[in-house]
Amino acid sequence: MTHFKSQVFLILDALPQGECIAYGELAKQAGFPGYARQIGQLMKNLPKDTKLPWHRVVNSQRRISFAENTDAYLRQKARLKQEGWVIVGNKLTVNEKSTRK
DNA sequence: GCTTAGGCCATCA
DNA sequence: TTGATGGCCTAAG
Repeated sequence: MTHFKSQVFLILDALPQGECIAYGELAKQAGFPGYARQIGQLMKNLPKDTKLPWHRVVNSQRRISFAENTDAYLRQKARLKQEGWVIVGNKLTVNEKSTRK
């Protein structure tokens, strides 16, 4: 368990519902700018029963980086929708309740 | 919308 | 030590 992972987990755990964060943002907030790819690799390595809201992690365009036919993509989409997001295709649309431009 | 091109960093062959 | 790969990023056509 590295400092990097710990920070990522903390931030992710502290991320409120209805909000998403980009890989770069997450890495930056963790204090490791440029570690976006490691975030992805970290996600890939996460256990399926993890408590972390990995589904709130999207790329900078607020798009899901999974292929649409993958199970992970469907789960992420469903969870995000549960949190108030509107998903069109693989894109996330801001909910009116969300404090996002 | 798309592809290229550059850069970032850990991991594995 | 390279080279390739990965839920990536940004910028530029």
